[in-house]
This record gives sequence, C-alpha cells and structure tokens, in this order.
Amino acid sequence: MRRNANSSDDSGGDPRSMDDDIVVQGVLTAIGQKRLAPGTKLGEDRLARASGTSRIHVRQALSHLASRHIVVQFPNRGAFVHRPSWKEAQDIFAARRLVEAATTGMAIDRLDARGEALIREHVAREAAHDPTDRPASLALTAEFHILIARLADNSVLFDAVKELTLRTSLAIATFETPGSLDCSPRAHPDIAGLILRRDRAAALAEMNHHIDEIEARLIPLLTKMDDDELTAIFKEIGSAAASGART
Amino acid sequence: MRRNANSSDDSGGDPRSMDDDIVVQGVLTAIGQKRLAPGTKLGEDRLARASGTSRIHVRQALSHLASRHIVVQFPNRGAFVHRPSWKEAQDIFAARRLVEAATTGMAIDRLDARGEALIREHVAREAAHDPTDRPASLALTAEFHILIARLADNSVLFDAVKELTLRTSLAIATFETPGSLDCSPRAHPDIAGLILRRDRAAALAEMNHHIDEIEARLIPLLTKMDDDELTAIFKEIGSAAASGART
DNA sequence: AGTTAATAAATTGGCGCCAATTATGGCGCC
DNA sequence: GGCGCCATAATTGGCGCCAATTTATTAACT
Repeated sequence: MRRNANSSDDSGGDPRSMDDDIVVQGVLTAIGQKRLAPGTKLGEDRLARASGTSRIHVRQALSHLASRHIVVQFPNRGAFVHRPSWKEAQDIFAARRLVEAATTGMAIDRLDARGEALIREHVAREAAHDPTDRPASLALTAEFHILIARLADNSVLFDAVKELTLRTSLAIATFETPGSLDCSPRAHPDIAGLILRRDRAAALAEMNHHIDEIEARLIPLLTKMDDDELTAIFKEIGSAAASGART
Repeated sequence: MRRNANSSDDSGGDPRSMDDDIVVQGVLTAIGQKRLAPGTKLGEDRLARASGTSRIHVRQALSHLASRHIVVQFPNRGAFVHRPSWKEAQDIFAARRLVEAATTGMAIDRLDARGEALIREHVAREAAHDPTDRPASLALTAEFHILIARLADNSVLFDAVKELTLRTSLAIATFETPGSLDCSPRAHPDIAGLILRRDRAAALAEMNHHIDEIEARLIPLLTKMDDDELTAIFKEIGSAAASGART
C-alpha cells in the first residue's frame, strides 16, 4: 500500500516526508494565529525541539516554505518569517484580483451539483462558526477562496490561489491596522449566492470588491519599511539635494 | 560585503547555496535542450557525479525543482523529470493566457524609456540569432515573455511567468508534434512593436494569439499518457463491458 | 565614555556512514 | 511455459559529527 504525500487537499503543498509536513503545518498555523510575527527568526534547533522531529526535516520544511515565499533564508544566518514590503503586498493583491476573478468565472462555468453542494456546505460552516475567533475566521476565508479555485478546475490557478492566500495572511500580519475586525467573511455568502445564481458579472464584481476590502484594511506602516524602500528614499534625497544644489 | 544569492535576474529561483544553483541550472538547461526527456529518472548519485557537487546539493536542488513542478519526487523512489498530463498542459496555457495578458497590459501602462530600450535590445538579439538553433530559440522565447513580465513591475506575476515558462517547456517536450519548427519567435517583433506603440487592445490580442499558436503545436499523444488517464480509461472499459454484458 | 578589536559562544552548512525501502535477477512451483 | 516468491544489489532517507561563518560578549584603546 502506497501512502499519499498529502491527505487533506487544503494542505500547504507537497513536502516529501510526513515529518516535514508537521513542521510546515506548525509554522503555517502559528503564522495564521499570529503567534509568529513576520521577521521572527526560525532557528533550526528550536523548531526541531518544538516539533519533536529532527533537524533535517526542519531544514527541508524551511526550504519548502522559502520556495513559497513564506520564509526567507539568508546564507549562514538562518530562516526568518518573511516580512513582505508594501510593494509586495500590493503586488499580491493585484495578482489576487486577476487570478480570483478568473477562477470565479471558471467556477461559474463549470458549476455542477457537486460544486453547489460544496459551496452550500462551506456557507453553512461559516454561518455556524464563532465570529470572534480570529484565527478560525482567517482560515475559513482562505478555505472559501481555495474552494472557488478548486471548482475552477485548473491546477495551476488552484496552486496560485493557495500560495496567494498564504502570502496574503503574511501581508495582513505585517500591515493590518489594529482597529478593523471580522469584516471580511461577511461577504462570502453574497459571493456564494451570486455564484450559485450563475450571475457572472455580479460575482466577479463582488469578488473584486471583497479583495479590495481586505486590502483596504492594510496601511503602510513606516516602522516596518523594507530595506529597499529605505535605500530608495536615501537615493531620492541624494538626487533632490544634488538638483537643489545645482539650482 | 554581503554576497547576493542570485546575481542574474533570469535565474530559476532562489536556491540557498551556489552549488545548488549549478545542479538546478544544469537540469534546466538539459531539459531546455531536450537532453532530458520527461519521465527520466534523476538519480542523486548520478547527478552528483555529473555536476561535480555533493549529494546534499543535488537533493536540495531536486527539492527546489519539485516545488516548481519541474520534477516529481516519490518517497523512496527518487526524482523524475515531470511529465505533465494533457489536462495540466491545458491548464498551464490557460493560466499563461490570463497572466500574460495582464502583464502585457501593465507593461504598456508603465512603459518608460528604459523599458523601450530593453524591448528594442531583445528584438535586436532575436533578429541576430540563428533560427535553426532550437534550444536558443526556446530560450529567447522564454526571455521575451519574462522581459514583458518584468516590465509589468509586479513581482508575483513575474515569478508566475517564470514558472509558467518553465512548465511550458516541459509541456512542449512532452506533447510537441515533430513536424512544426521555429514558428513561434516570429511573433515577438509584432508584439514588441504593438507594445512600443502603446496599442493595448492589439497587443493583448496578439499575445493571446501567440500563446494559442504555441499551444496549437501540441497534440495529445496517447503514448505519453498519464497514469491517471490510463486508469480512467481502464475503468471506462470495465464499466462499458459490464453494462454491455448486462444488456 | 564611545568605539574598535579580539575572543567565545551559538548556529548553520556539509559530509560520511548506516538503516530502510525498493528495483532487479534468479529460483522453484504450478 | 508462465507465474509467483525470495535473495541480492542498488538507491534513497536519516542521523550524528565536525568545520565554517555569524553573532554576542568582553576587553582594550583612543
């Protein structure tokens, strides 16, 4: 009997071993629950002790997460939870608008009875869950978007939505304003209803609006500025001073 | 002085060490030159001897390539050059149409003098190259699409185009008809001219048509069928025989 | 007192070895 | 003659150890 690499379909990806998956899922849920802030160092020995596995699995898991842009690895310095720049966060949302508009349309095109049942089941699960539980809300949001992408029946776009969902949670953890809460899952039943009604234009517009709403909750904090932006600013001052001195 | 992980921007990704990159680039160019057919087993010891590096670098490189869907890894069996299914090839092209239409439009929006110079330089390089050199043509095609994606100034879509370009070369290696040759790079000067002229609609249409042309060169060869499709066919025969026997 | 340089501790990177699993060749059996 | 089974060989998976690099600490010096 051959064992499958990933049993649940909403798992992060395709790590080779089972112990790798433990580390990957651990880091992912820790990030999703905001127990691991962006920029945190992920020491190999520490993760190995925490996950109960060996250091080699931790390294493979970190390499896997690095390929998904969840962590960044510096040579001889270790792995850190990736802190996306403001530009990268905007890029992520622009890509989501593009890809998820496509997956929504394709999901409507290929919608059948099984797809309708899956959508209804998810809406029911969202209606029944505790709205004050932030990590659960975030996980349900990700599951909704991934479900739509699965119904689109395109493996490339499905993987893209999975990756963009993860990176979005990193962007939220980096740039979210402390005030706004639980405003996003409210829109899911609306989108689901429009999809079930095969209202293409309205579903696309609502999905775009939903992504815009998530993006609007983020603000560019200057304290979390990226190094590249900092050097760009210094270069800008330099050129401005040069032109000012010339004039 | 801090050394950069990847010096050239068109490299495959972000492998940690320099030796890993040797193996990654070696496998990539071998695939691009059709010296490694899809389905070929990539033994660790063999790759280590061939690349002159150690086995650990080979493993990290294979893990990296597996995360990019270039190779597939089976537990305790090793890594093989990924042989995309016909469905996956169609998915790749559908995703390319979506993403590259977007990158083309964004490249036109943000086009400046530097971008125009890069496009003109690439067109000149394509005009000067030997059209009978298949691997060089394929590499130039990939570089053109990646250049457009870079001008779009969206890191997520840039990475997506890089990955989709690689996967397309795998799809071509798997499904290409032997007859058709060097018909694709002909369209690049046209697309480049339309982009330079800021003709949005025509550029998008031409880019879509160009991708369609590449896809049209592929045919679903039955001999290179995927395992899943094969089992599906056997199941189909089984049910047909059962219903036939009952009737 | 601040800064620089040297030393020590901690962490990552890499290699060799051995165990576990799988592919292969040969043998006996039906 | 074909099929299934077992032993051998080859390959991958994993662990421990040591070297190389970075980081923290301490000391000396201006």
